[in-house]
Amino acid sequence: MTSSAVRTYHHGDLRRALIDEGLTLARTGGPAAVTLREATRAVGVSPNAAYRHFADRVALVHAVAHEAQRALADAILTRVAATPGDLPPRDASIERLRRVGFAYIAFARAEPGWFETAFFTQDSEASAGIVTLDDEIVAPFRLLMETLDAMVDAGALAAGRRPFAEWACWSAVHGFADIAVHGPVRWQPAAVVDALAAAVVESAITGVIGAPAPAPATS
Amino acid sequence: MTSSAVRTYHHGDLRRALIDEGLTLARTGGPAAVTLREATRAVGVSPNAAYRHFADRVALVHAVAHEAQRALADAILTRVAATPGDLPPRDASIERLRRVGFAYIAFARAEPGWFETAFFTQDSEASAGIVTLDDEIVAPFRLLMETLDAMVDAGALAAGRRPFAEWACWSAVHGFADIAVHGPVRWQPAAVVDALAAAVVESAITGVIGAPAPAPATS
DNA sequence: CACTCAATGTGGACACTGTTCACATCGAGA
DNA sequence: TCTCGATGTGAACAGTGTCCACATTGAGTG
Repeated sequence: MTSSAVRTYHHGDLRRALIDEGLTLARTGGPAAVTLREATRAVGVSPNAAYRHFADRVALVHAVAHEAQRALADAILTRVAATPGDLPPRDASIERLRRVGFAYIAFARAEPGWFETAFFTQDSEASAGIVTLDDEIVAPFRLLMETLDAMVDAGALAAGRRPFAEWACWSAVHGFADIAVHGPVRWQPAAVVDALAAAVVESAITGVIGAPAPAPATS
Repeated sequence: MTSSAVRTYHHGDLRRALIDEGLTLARTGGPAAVTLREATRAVGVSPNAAYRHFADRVALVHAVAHEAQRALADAILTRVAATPGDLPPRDASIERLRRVGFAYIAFARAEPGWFETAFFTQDSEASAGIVTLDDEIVAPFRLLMETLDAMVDAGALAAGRRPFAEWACWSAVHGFADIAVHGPVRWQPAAVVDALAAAVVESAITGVIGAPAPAPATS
């Protein structure tokens, strides 16, 4: 119906078309908005056609979620790639970590629907089998791991502090992103959110790296 | 129908009964499971009766969410109250912050349905008016603020580091809780999650307080 | 005491969703 | 040329939120 191809009984690549339409729906309405009937309707196909490509509605949402994760990873990569090249290696590796965090938060704020969808979790009866961590590891998380490893190599992070650092960083940044989208922060003016985000990211880095020693208050 | 009261046309406190049933539903199925028809059916009343007490399904879920927040706050209070009394005030104030974090995470893991419900956000057409932060501030967050203020009083946290500290702490703990419930961590054995939680909380505290100075790696 | 009437609960209907069953149509390969 | 698996269709069912008109109640008023 669209483009040059004449409308035929067989669609060509319906799976791809449904995922794309799902992305459009998720963008404004989150995972709840990606509905089978709406997606098939937009593509110009009967509702049941979707069942030839996805077991469930949930299966479709998962496919869309995977794309959303990729979009998030792209956003991070872009921002990290723009790191100034004139920094000493040690500072550069820290700056890259900072950028991972900012990009993560910026993506959540700019595309809340996709962000929410990327974290959609609902086991669709099919995942009864044991799922290892490797199967599920998401692209953005892998980027964070690499960044932290690079910090160790650059001497910015003591090797002894490396374990668990990914969880501390991810938790802080993900938590703020969630709060900025769903929580009380969501009504704050953008400038305020920017300041909070900066404080959170800096605090997370301090917590992982180890901080400038505070002057202990003598009571 | 239940208890001693004979079944009458007018239900004594239907609003209360619906919220209670909503809590039961949310406990196992999250906010999506609290449905008007199911709740009214369980209470033994026609579906439309709910509309005399709630504008929307969303309004009911919000009421349930409020209760869930209170449950979370209770869990935190209980754990903080059990702080050993024989610590010096400074250490005690830090220990209390640690306990806020652990209680938050423990609640999310023990009652994932309620935890998810507590953070349910969906503006039900009614919230067109400007909502200030004070209106929306949730009980658990207030507890965190008080704990941090107490740390300043006890000399455990430099006054200059107090601003924004609540966001850094909340972000880290909330983010980990979310990941532990929805993210890749959810399939890990409980002992592993415990260790990760401890690392995240400690890192958050370090990030806020300021850490023991790391030995800078000399390349 | 009888009566009114606002509050509360009911029944029926509509639009929308996911999902299943039997059937229709295509197109690649024998 | 013909078959047959892959793909798309139609009709149907159960379940949901929500609106409408109507029924019932009980507290307060004359």
